[in-house]
Amino acid sequence: MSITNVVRRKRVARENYHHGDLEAALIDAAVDLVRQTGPDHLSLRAVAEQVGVSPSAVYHYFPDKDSLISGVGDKLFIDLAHMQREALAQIPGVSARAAKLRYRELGRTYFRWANKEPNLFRLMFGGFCKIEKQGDHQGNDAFLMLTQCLDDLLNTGVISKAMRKYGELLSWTAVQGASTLIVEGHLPEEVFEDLLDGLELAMRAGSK
Amino acid sequence: MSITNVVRRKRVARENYHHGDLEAALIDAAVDLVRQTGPDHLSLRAVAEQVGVSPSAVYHYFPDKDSLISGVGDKLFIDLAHMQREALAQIPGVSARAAKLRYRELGRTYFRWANKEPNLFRLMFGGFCKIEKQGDHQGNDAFLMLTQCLDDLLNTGVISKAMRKYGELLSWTAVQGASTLIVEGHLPEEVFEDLLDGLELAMRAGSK
DNA sequence: TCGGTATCTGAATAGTGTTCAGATTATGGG
DNA sequence: CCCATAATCTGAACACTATTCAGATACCGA
Repeated sequence: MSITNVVRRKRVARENYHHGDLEAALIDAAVDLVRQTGPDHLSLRAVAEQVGVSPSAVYHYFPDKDSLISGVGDKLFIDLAHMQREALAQIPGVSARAAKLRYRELGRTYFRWANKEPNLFRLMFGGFCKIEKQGDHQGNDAFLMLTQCLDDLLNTGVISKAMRKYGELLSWTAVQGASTLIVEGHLPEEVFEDLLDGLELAMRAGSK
Repeated sequence: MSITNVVRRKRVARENYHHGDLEAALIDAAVDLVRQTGPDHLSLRAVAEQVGVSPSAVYHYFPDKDSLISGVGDKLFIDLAHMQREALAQIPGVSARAAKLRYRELGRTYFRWANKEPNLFRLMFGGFCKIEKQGDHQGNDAFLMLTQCLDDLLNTGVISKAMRKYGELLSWTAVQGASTLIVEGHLPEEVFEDLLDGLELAMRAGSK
């Protein structure tokens, strides 16, 4: 369906007929509106209007409004992973110092994403998007990056062998929780750096 | 008009009249409906109908639907703190063992609450309720309980002085994040006990 | 008992998600 | 090249929603 759309894209759009890929245009518009209004308060009709299409046209690409929102979530997870990958790429090196910086920057990128766009963060983790594979944290791009960072920390002697086992779990949950609690106003923004300090210290616990 | 007519009207009206506890009745009904439908998909009219009152009656107690939802959130936070207090009360004693059990049970209660009622958890931390005092984690009931637990752990030598400083921050964020990630299907339910193990080990890091 | 006030109703308005018959456009087969 | 067919989108309709407001009702104090 979307493949034929891409192929057809070389033919230029007619006035009333929508060029190539309406599905992506709808998601982009939805991202824009969710950022302003929040995942609740999103209007399917407003999305259609922003793209310049009738409300019923949406139903050729998404069975209902919730599926459209879920599609937005899929895109956002990809965007976040992409942003994290770029952040890591800017800190090369195999030293302990570089490994530490990468680890912290991975968490910061996650948090900055949440803090800059609270409504998009709420869409991702507020039960709006259906996760297909339950508990598929392995194979996840962001999870693999975290694993790599933790391995580097272990190999450079920054963290203990005993804590390495809990590395992904503790880091991911703490950063996720801090993002939520700060975004929702339960904790002040400044504590995030403290949390990174605490995590780094915590990961040295136990026998080497 | 006849006497019987007047009497009947009075009787019917009295049954429909709520006498000031309508506010609480509305919130209770809203809790019930949110549990089933989620914080989005809540219908103000359905809440009113469940209580047996007209939709416009709601507006005498809440300026709009969002405020009603926010009121639900306030109640849920109180309920959660109450549940945690009860959980702690069932584990008395000043030993290291008791302190550990209390610490873990505090986290478990938080997680069980989230896992048993995902939609209520989403309402609490999904941007649906307006937090009045930004970053007012001190003075919070649940926070005080956590502080007490951590002090007990320190005094019984279970955790290090160096990590005590990060105790509330690391514990709260990790448990919060784990609850979210498990509820939303990014992590399997079983890892929560692993997280408690990891937290307990982590809190021993650094100098005593 | 009366008057005022808090409480609730009924109707109306504007906006929502969703469905569906049909109009429009592009594509593939002859 | 043309035409049938499929894909794409529109317009109108339906049931439902939040919200407002004038007015009816029940309660309470004097």
